[in-house]
Amino acid sequence: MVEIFKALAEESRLRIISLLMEREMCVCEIEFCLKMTQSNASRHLTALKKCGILEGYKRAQWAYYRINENFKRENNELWEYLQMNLRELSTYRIDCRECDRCKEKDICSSSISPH
Amino acid sequence: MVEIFKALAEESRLRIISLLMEREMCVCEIEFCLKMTQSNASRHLTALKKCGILEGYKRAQWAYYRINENFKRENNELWEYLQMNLRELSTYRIDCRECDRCKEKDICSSSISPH
DNA sequence: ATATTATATGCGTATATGCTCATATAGATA
DNA sequence: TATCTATATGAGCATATACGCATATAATAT
Repeated sequence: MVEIFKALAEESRLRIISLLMEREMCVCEIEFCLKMTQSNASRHLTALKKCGILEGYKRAQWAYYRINENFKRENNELWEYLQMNLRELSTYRIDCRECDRCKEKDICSSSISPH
Repeated sequence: MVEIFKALAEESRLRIISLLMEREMCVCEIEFCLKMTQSNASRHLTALKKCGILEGYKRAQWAYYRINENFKRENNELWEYLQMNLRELSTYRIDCRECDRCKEKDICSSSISPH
């Protein structure tokens, strides 16, 4: 329980969770949306995964992360609270816009499979 | 929101909250129940008050703390989550026993008004 | 007035945490 | 094979946090 709160006690990680409420994302998308370094994004995602809030899988050279379904189920009230309150973060709208932009621009795979 | 999670991201502070779920307490009772130094207890209580989780008042030379009613109301789901999960802390039963003991022993006022 | 009790807080220290830079690793491409 | 791209992680540094000790403050008791 403390571990979960420790993971939630950081602005950037809350913003990451708010993005992943919308859809799963890979590290470089988080990096793009939140304007953070690659290592920073990776570390925060790893931290959120380690305490069970996120789960992840790899496809090709990308690592995708999403909210862990077990976490939602086992921490239902907390998850409800997060869903309601993360949308109230002052950065939420801007972050969502960037999230849309990086989907449009296809920032990850564009250089590999051009379409 | 981050401030609340920061306050919750500490074992001792969670134990304090779990005690205050039962009844309001003064600093020296917390100190007694959780076997921490006076300054430590006072600081943790101050931290929990600063972010709105606790409220406090003073009577005679004692400072009493309790869960802030506004916090319960404004963070309903989180509060439900805490109520359910703090009882699952491995220390919960022991801490509650100490809480009862310090009520019986009247550890605060016994030296002042002997009965 | 003086002493005692409860609480808050300054200070120094040890540890934890977050960040950047550099690098290792793995998959994809040419 | 050699070269990209995406990701993870080690090292070093700066800052934050938790702790204990000592002390200031305020209320109470003698």
